[in-house]
Amino acid sequence: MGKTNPPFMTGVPELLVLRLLSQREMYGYELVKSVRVVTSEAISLGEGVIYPVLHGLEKAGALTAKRKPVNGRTRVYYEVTPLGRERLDRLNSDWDRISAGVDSALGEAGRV
Amino acid sequence: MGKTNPPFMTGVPELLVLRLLSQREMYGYELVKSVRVVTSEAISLGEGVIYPVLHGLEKAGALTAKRKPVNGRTRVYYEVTPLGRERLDRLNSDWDRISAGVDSALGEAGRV
DNA sequence: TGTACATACCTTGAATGATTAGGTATAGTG
DNA sequence: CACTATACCTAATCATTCAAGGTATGTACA
Repeated sequence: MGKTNPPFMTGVPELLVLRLLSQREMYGYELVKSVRVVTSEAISLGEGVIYPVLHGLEKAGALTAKRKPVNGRTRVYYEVTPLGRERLDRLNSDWDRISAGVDSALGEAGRV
Repeated sequence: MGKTNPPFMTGVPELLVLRLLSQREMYGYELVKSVRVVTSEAISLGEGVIYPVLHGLEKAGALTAKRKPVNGRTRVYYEVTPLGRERLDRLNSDWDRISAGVDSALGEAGRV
């Protein structure tokens, strides 16, 4: 079935989820749409990616969940904990380091 | 044991190896050092990463290997094939897309 | 002579984590 | 009544990075 861990995606879902939730609480289905928007359609994460990430982060204490019934449907809103902020900080600096390193390597000797 | 699939590293070794070899042929041990240099020490790949990548790319037809004895030691020099160039192009545009997407997401609402 | 380090190749094992493809159920629209 | 959007979820796959080992030669220095 399908590709797994496609190039450069490892850690990206977690980073994006934490980043978005650090701005305001959101629910899973909302995150799926938001990721597309804030990445300018460059990255699209399915529900099969988002929900496991959400559950993993909650288990790790990086997020807290609260269920809210809205229009008869149930939404699960997630909020970032202080621990989650630390995790986001770490991911942010990891991202900065790696992407700077790669860009530096690609830049060497000029690139189109 | 140690960590596996650390954040944001998936695909990076392959991209860097192909990129470096696209500039000139090199051997494995040399690549290990070069990666550190061209990424400004931001990324360091051990031999346990480089050699499997090299073998995988050769098997995939992206590289060709030729053994050269130098000072009594044997070096295995790798060269990028046309197929490898295509692969590099694909990885490059993948990288551009993902990193632009992430940066766009992180940039939203200002970041420090 | 011994000993340490750099060079140069390699493999194994483990763990991780994204993806596809399913599945459930309700609300709204034609 | 059918179809789409909303909203949640899990299972199975499998590719990939990494640490930690291993082999062997050359070089420097006491």
